[in-house]
Amino acid sequence: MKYSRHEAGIKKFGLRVKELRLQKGFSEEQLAWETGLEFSQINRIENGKINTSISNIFIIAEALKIEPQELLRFK
Amino acid sequence: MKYSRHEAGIKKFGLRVKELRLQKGFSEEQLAWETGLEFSQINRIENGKINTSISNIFIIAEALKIEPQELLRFK
DNA sequence: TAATATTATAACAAATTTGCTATAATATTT
DNA sequence: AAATATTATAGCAAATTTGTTATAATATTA
Repeated sequence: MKYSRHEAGIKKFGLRVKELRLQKGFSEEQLAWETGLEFSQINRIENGKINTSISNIFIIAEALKIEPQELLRFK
Repeated sequence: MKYSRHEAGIKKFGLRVKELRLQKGFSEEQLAWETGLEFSQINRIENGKINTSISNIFIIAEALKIEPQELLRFK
């Protein structure tokens, strides 16, 4: 059973979340509160520790008041 | 312990995958082969049964030769 | 119609994420 | 420096996804 992860994508996504969160002037804790997710989750996501779900893309996008696709827009 | 899922987003994402897959003229099985994912996974994703990972967004995007953000572009 | 391809669904163990909590490390402010 | 805020990290049980395989249902083609 080979569980495969696109590590590069996971990292890029995490950094993008961080980037957009900072643009809004949110702390990780604030984003956690806004999303209803745990602070530890936000941290793990931003640091590319976990391969989070598309569900959380929508949830984070709503908290940051941006379109979901913004979270996948890389320079 | 409340595991929360953005059901609407999950559904929309699945339909978007299906839409883009059909645009490329792929069957679910072909997409499974191209991505290296199981056919059952593709099916579960397209039908919104599971809240799949961002990793799979990158993997599916590569198989369909599109940008990841395309998978989150909704009409 | 019959044959074939495609899609839907199910069950199971293993792997991973998540919520939850706590603590350490680092940065920022007073 | 001290106090405070923010970030990083860890462990655990529970929930969910994933790979794997199999079968039924539906559509498409000969």
